[in-house]
Amino acid sequence: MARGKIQIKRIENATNRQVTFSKRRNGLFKKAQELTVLCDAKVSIIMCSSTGKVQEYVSSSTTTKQLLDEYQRRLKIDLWSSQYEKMQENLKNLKEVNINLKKEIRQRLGESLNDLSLKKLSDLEQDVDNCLRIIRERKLRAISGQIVTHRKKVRREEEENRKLRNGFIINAKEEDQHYELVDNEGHYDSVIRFQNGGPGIFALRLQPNEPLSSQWMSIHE
Amino acid sequence: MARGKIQIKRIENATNRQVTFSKRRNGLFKKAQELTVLCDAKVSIIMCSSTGKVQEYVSSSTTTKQLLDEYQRRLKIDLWSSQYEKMQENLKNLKEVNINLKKEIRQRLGESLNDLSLKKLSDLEQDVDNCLRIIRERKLRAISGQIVTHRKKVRREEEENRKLRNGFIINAKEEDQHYELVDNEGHYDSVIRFQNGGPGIFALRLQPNEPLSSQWMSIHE
DNA sequence: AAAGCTATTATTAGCCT
DNA sequence: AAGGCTAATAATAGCTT
Repeated sequence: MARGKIQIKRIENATNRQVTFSKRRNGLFKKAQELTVLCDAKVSIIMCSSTGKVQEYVSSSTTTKQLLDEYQRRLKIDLWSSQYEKMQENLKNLKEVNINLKKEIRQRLGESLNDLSLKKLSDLEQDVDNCLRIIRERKLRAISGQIVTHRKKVRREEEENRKLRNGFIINAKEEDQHYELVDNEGHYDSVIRFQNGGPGIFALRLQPNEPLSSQWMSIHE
Repeated sequence: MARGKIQIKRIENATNRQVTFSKRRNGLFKKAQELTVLCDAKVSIIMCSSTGKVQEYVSSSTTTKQLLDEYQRRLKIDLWSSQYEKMQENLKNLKEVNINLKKEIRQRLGESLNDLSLKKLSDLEQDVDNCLRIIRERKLRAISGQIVTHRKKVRREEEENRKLRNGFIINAKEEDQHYELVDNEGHYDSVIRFQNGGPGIFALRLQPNEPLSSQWMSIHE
């Protein structure tokens, strides 16, 4: 607009284009700034040059995000709704699944059974019964596993013990041989006492419950 | 810039401000358009006047959303990340809850029990056992409810039946009165027959299971 | 209120450094 | 490539309609 009128069409010379871009961009930003101050407006300019550089202007009274939010609010549009919708759909589905899972758990805890039919109650019963059997089996297996482990441990310790004792007894035998005859004498005494006290107790118990009529007697005579 | 220089500061007169806004906004958009064409650039201008009206310019080669997406991509910023983060956090939590719920259900179905401790197995067993009792109780209640309902129904029908029959008998009585004497005659006959035939039958049945010893007979005499 | 006019200022194309 | 110069064009403030 100086030294000659120009036509508004793409500048083919890259250097000239770049220079013009720089100069006019500054001019645009200056105009935006003046508009901001003079008219108490909020302006956001975002531009992308042909070389791919991004530059922005935003009125000092606001931020790009604030202005874009207001822009979307005012025009009742949502530039990112498609992304949001996907997430929101996802959220909704997950929530629903969650509710159902929780209900199922509650039923398996014995709650919320009121709205189940008799048939479903029966199915649930069988299901839970089956599960209980599986859990018990698993528990038994776990316990027996522990027992086996424990038994092995005990056996190892017994073995250890036995070895130690063997060592001890072999050492002790020669010292304790003179005590053996004294231990056996008391046994003959207790066996003799039982031979007379046994019978005689049973005779006192026999008593008939009802008197028998003489008529019946005669039939037998 | 015409008819006198102006200072760049807020125009206090609202009408003037509005007029200036309108004129300069057009100037800005025109400059943006020229920049777009001359320099092969992409420009987005969004502005908000002091009266709250929102207006925008965007280069014809693109859209506001495209340009904003590119802007965010280039500057590696995400203007809406905080909203996304909230949703994403939400999603993540829900997914986790879901996984745990599913695991709990699987355990209550007798699966995935391998990673449970013996203590937890025991707790689960008691839990499921308890639940089974509750379900059975509920089932019984449901069944007995059905039985009660059914019994009431049967009783109602019996009652109905009885009433119908009574009605029938009352109607029939008058017609059948002359048969009464005949009916009663047979009774005397049957009673008389019993008076002689009675005792003899029992005598044959009486058989003592065991012979009684003479020692007991003497006690009763 | 909105559009047109124009004197005046602002911007800038092409050039030079 | 970046900045300055300036003739020339574009934008527009204040006015009129």
